[in-house]
Amino acid sequence: MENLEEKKSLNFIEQIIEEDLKEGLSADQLKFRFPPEPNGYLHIGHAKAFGLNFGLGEKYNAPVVLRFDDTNPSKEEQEYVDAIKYDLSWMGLKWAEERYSSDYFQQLYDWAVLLIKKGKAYVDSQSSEDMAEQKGTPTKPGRNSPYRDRTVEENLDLFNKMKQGEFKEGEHILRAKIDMTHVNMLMRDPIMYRVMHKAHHRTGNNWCIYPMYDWAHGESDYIEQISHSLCSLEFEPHRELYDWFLDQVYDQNTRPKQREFSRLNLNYTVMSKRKLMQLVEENLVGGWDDPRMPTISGLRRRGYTPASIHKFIVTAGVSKREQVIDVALLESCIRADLNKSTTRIMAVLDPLKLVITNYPEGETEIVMADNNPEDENAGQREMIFSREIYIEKADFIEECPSKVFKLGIGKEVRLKHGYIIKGEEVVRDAAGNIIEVKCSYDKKSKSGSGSEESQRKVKGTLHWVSASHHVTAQVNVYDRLFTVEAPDENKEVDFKTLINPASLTVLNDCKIELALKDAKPQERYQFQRLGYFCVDDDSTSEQLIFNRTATLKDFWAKKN
RNA sequence: UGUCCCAUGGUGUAAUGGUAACACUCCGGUUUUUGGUACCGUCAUUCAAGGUUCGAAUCCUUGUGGGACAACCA
Repeated sequence: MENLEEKKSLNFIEQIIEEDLKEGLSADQLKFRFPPEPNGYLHIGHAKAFGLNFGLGEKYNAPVVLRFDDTNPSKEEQEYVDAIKYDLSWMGLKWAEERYSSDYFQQLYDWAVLLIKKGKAYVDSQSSEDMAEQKGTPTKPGRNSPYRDRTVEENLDLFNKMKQGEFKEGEHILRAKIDMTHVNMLMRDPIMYRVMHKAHHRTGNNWCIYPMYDWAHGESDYIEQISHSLCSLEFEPHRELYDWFLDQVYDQNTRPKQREFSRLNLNYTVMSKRKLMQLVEENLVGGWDDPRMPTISGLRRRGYTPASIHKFIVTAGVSKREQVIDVALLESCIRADLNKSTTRIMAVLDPLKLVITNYPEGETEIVMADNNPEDENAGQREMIFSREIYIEKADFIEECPSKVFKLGIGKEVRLKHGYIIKGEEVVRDAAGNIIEVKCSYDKKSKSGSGSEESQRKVKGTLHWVSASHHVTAQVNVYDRLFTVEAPDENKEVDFKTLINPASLTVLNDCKIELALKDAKPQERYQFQRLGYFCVDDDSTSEQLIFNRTATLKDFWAKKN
């Protein structure tokens, strides 16, 4: 009843929309679009764009068009279309229409003919070198092409022949006739069409002329009646041309408005499609979906949830400043999500055998483990405790200082959900390596028994798994892909030389609690005290494979 | 030797002329059968200098710093 709704601050795009609404744009005219080029996989940088557009669609209850910007058949493929759609669906996004710039090739052609007739476009027949030379520089005006004043009839004829395939690539192009001395270089008679004798993934061989971005994009927005066309900052100078092209065909329908926001960058990774493509093609990673990649598919395989990615981009915000966001924010988003939702599991990645000498041989017992202390409805599960168990090698230090939360000779520690044990003796192999530790246990200290002994305070609680009741699995331990914050900062240094050699460590003898023996790909768990892990897509019941999504926060590890 | 965009703690984002807030990071502390979680605390007179105003992060001017602009790419 009362309007107690807090005033949430609007980002600058939302402010523009609110203003447009105030000035007469009706709410049912609002329409947005997400226009990926199908020449690569979606990455976390794109997430900002689709998050913004679909977010606005949701906020204003307006349709969002998924439009593939497929005007360049030499780079674009169906594989990418499929991957992009899969990623967006996985993110839970629903588009009102699925469109392709190539759907509009005929309309775009007809409009181009109209421009020729109006004397606003002409066919140029020079080499690209000559044209580039005439174009001038940002500080020097350009010069007119010798073909600039061809007659309308000649232009119409030539353009038609371009379309009919009578020319080779590069022989002729269609240009808008604007102003070769314009201060904005994009306005110096920009190219509208080039000849390309290439099959297109949708239109096949129907066309051998293809429209350029500037010509196709704004007009596509207009055809679809997009109200706000949001793109990244580097398109800012294109706006003037966007508006000029729109002026040529505008007929009182909703006029799209281009506005620009900054791209999202992440530290310790690279974000350009070209560089990501290099990593894939040179086999420096396992593919576009390698869990170290900042792609949506990589994050998915790494164990990130759609909710965590969404939270991340919302937290990052929208502005016009070049942002380099700390991966720590991404990690904090996935931890926050997984902390609430994942079942806690005992997993020993680097096993050390422990023999509890005063525990009866051949005997086992069941202990109860909480599934998730953050979720009171998560319940409990059974674990088997026995005389021989594994703990993490790093959790045993022969002479362990009392303030360190680990097992040592003569030092007590608690086995989570089990008993309090004390280190008694180390067993070494011929080379002197510790291969086993003999311990004793306090029979009365069983967790959950309520006994006085069970409630003793001991420095340290370890995770463990029974030596004869577990599954052996492979665990891929991932770390950041690059050793430096900005791998592509220095143009003298090849970013590929900065790859973190420890970005992937494969562990093959990991002992996992029996509860996970039938774990399926994409399932996520917290391995107690270690971090969050998910089942890899290649995992089978014969060979379980887990990927480390993120570590737990660990102040102790940081200090050491 | 131009035009345009940007400038708030380590990183982001807010404050829309009324006295700098939130998240992450960092560092300290409390609780804890995860060195997790939760909770508490520390960290900026807003790039600079002028101006307008009772009052400026916010408006104006000039600097300074960063970015964009010359692909038959998008």
